[in-house]
Amino acid sequence: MKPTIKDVARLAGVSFKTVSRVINNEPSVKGASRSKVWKAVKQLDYHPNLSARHLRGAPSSIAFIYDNPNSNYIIEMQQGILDQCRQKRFELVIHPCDSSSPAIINELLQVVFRSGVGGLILTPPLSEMPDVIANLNENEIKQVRIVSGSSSPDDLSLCVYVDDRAAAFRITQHLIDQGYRQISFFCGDPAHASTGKRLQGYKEALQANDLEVDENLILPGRYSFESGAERAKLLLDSGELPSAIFGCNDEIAAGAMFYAQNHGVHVPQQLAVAGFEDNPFSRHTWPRLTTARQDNNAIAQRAAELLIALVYPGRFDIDVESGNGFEPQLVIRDSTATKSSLTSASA
Amino acid sequence: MKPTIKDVARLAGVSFKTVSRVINNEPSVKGASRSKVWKAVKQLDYHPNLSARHLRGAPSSIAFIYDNPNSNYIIEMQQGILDQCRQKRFELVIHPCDSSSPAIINELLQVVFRSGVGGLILTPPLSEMPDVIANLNENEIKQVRIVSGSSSPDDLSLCVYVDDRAAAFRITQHLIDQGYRQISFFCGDPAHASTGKRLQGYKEALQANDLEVDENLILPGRYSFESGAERAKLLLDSGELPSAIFGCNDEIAAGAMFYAQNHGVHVPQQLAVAGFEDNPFSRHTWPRLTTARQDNNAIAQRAAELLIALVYPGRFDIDVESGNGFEPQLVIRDSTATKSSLTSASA
DNA sequence: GGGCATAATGACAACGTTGTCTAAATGTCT
DNA sequence: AGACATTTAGACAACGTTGTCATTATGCCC
Repeated sequence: MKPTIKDVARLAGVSFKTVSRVINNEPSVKGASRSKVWKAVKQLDYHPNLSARHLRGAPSSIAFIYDNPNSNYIIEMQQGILDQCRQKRFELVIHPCDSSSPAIINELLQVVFRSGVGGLILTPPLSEMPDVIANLNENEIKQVRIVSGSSSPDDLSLCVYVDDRAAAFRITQHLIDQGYRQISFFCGDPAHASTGKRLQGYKEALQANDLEVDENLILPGRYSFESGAERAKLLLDSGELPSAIFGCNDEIAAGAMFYAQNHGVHVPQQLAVAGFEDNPFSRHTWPRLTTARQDNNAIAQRAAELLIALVYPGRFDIDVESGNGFEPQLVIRDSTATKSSLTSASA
Repeated sequence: MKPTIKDVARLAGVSFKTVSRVINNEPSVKGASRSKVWKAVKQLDYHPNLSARHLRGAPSSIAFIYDNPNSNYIIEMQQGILDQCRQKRFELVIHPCDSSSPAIINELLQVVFRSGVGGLILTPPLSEMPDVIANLNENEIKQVRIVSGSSSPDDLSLCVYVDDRAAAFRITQHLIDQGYRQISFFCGDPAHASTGKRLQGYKEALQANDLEVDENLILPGRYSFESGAERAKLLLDSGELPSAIFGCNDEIAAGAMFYAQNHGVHVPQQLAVAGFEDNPFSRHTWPRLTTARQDNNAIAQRAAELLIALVYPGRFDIDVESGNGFEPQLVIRDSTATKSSLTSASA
């Protein structure tokens, strides 16, 4: 069956305690023993038994906490975290939850308490709820947060940050470059910091191009298809159609496009639409949606790497300070084409 | 900290071994001791330490194996399995994989070997690969498969089956009831049994209504948006447009709808389209897609329940024979409306 | 080379559970 | 009531690891 630490010890000709020391990168082991042990480890393909480690007190797992209706985002994140866990021989506990529940803090404490995870990976909106973070810190629960921003928002915990502002700037700039001037912004859920950051990028791009920011074109909303459709209805009913709509995510953009086309407005001929997120369905809308894509796998891997380094300080030598920023990339598709580029594209 | 079995024993006034027996539903414990122990367990909110159990040899986790591009399906399944695991105090190991990899069998053996799970939950297409199943059986690896069908396809392992044939029959019947006669069927991936079952349901519905099965209207393909669009192109180019298309899943249907509308064919006025699966985006297409919805959470919960019962025979008294069949429900939306119902709906 | 600090190693217990074996309690039959 | 079978309960070891402490080897100084 599976080799144990004692099998390795026998093969290497040392005590099993020495093997333990080598495995865990502890000091005070002679170079000679060290290499003998590693050789035996490789030869037997030995991996420590996580249950035994855990039983003895050392956490051997981390938890991925999510509360997000976007299943594609979750799957990509989960995949990245799993990749990193497999590499570092950690187990992953998955915990979907409802961040609006009043008992959410207690629920998270229970996860740590019961499954004995070494720390939590938090995604928005949970990662951006100050009281949740504060409470976790009070209870000395280790965490890595994935948040919207270009740098760590605070010193409360280690963060991986996604520069939504910069990406929103690029999308807006793209719309302007395509010749669209009156650009409406459909906000997402105000509880998500990403909404604010994307709005900020949008405004900055307008200003950088000497275009006026018209507050009447900035519509509040939620991160949903329905929200996009409703806001589009508001615009259409008002009679003043802008030349483009920048939806805070793909669902909003798709909803807006849906409503507009359903009411005789052609996209992009009469109205350009851009989204954000590169949800798979954004390739399946008609026309296909211009959007911004973030590398969720890389983001998740980095978050997991940081958390594991946090759980075992000194065990892995990782620079936790730099390399935590990510920037979504522009994905140009048909929904923001100009008339000239459109004819050549639909050939 | 967490209460242990000894705390419970002390409170109940018995030896910790007796507590162990009660917890594990073993015989030969007097009713009196039994109730004393349960009372103490409740009072302390005691739950067995999974690592210790596992270390001692008893599996305390199951694995969810998936290879499926449909993230919504996976998330729903995962949620259902997690619900059941939480109830039964099992841990879940998540293992995404590539079923087309030649080393897939070895990979699955590794999962069992390394993480010590008690069994596997397999989804299509893996659950329908005879050589994979046979190999798992040879290695005495417990499994529950989620498959397409109306009864267990074989005696190789316990299955949860989804009656795609019946649901496809209903969708086809709905199209016929709406007045559509020339119905084209766009097949999904031939490796998935669901494709065959859905095709069968389609044919049976036609026959039940004395309509001829026209093999020229049955187009092979894959489970993708692109496949649907390509097949729609074939039909349009041929010049013989049917009155309706039944896509083997929502992506195919959406792709077909996309292409048709992109080329001046109005849905559903000139062409009705129905899908299968109730992917969230099917509510966001234009028009919204008629489809069939299966209760993935319930299906997954049942699969997990069966597997856990299999891992611990006799521990939980569950009837593993009945209640394993599920039938997707018809979801009627705009893409299959008749002209009359359409005008009233779009008001 | 003796004395001493320090580096390197090993023996042992402990984590919380379950399997095995043994002992005590209870029931049943003559 | 005594003999025996059976039910119920407990003592102990074991799972594979790491922390603590004790021991041995090594290096250094005078």
